[in-house]
Amino acid sequence: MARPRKAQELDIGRRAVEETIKLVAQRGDFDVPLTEVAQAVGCTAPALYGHFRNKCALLIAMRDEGFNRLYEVKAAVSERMRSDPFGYLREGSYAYARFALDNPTLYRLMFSPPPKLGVGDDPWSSENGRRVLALLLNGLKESQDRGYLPGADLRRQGLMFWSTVHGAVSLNLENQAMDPTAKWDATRDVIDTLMEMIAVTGRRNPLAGS
Amino acid sequence: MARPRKAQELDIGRRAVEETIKLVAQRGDFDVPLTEVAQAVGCTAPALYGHFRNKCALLIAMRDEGFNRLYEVKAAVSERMRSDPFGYLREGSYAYARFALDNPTLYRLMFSPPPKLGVGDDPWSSENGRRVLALLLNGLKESQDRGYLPGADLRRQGLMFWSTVHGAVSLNLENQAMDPTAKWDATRDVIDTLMEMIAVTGRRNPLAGS
DNA sequence: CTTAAAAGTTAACGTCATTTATTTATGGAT
DNA sequence: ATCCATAAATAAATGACGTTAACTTTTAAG
Repeated sequence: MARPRKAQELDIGRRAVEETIKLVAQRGDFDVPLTEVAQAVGCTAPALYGHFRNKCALLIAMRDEGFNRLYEVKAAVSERMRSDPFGYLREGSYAYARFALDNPTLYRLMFSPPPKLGVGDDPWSSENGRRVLALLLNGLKESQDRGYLPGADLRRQGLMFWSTVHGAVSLNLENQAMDPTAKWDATRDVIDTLMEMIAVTGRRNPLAGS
Repeated sequence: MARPRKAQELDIGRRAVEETIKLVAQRGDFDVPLTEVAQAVGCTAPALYGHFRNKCALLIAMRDEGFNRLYEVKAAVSERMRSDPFGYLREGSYAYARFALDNPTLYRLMFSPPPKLGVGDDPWSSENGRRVLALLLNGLKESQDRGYLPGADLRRQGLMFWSTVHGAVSLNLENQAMDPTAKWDATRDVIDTLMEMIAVTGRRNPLAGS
């Protein structure tokens, strides 16, 4: 047989990304054979080339989808914590860490992509990456309005903040010797340590809520 | 020809690691063909299997050598700064960042190894990794003796410290859009921000030197 | 000398990514 | 209704690599 019936008109592009994310997750490695992706989608490997220039393009699409999902998660927390910006800094970081620990391989693809992919940019230079950073900067700004980090350069603080959270996640992610709970505890502990340092800056400030 | 003369008794094991580090560096990717490694060493690909179980074993050896070199660098700085522990925290971090930015691919292999390698441990669970962490913890401890971070849990601070520096390095490393100077400036800025937060903890403390 | 182990080499195999050549449904024009 | 050009897959072919198998030759011991 060649071209299948119109019945199964299921956009291969989207399904490929979706299935690849699953396969990559269960395999724990983004080095997944294209034939397996094709099989999961329900087509043959060369068929994928009609939707992606090559395997790298598929992985890049998957990476973008990762930033999409991360943004969705963080945006939801931001919405929920609208009235408590300092609390958002903590809860947003928790959510970020949880996303990373729940999707370790996807997270690695997002932040440590193999050079093959040719994505030689900051995570925040993509649209969704930028929006994730914007959420953080906004949280910092509103926290500052309430007395934390008085006089601090927010972009500078933001990059340090992200560095710390990303670093903690990144260091704990690979460790197969830790069970999920231990990874989470260790990561949260770093976040808490960071939050405490920031909390101190607002402690003696009359504006700080806590 | 088969077995070469005893004259060229050049330990293939070490040379392979050495040459792989070079190749990986100039290629910007640790996905280097085994035949190229062999050629650089001066033998054929299958010959490498007499010294490494497989390609992963070679990469693991290379990773260990990376931790070796990182430790050497940090130990030298520690030695030089023996009288100024707080200064060591900064200079040691600078040295760490410089090592990472100078050896981006090796650093990625050390801290974001492909799961294939099966190194599912903390960086600091290897001997040299542990020693790098020990240098940091020692710097923190002596800084605390001089009035910084009063009452703080040092292991906790240490992990946050490493997370921040590693995170900053890690985020800036991939960015091919930045020239080396810009990467260095951005990374150093994060380190400086962190150091300033720590400096504050000692500012009003009579013991703190600065 | 003989010979067995050591250490390579060449040749062969298997797994993938990717390309080429074919096949067949689809939708509009006659 | 029928025919045809195009779109979209498929099957078969290619090529790069990691790895293993089957020889070959140096080395060192008896």
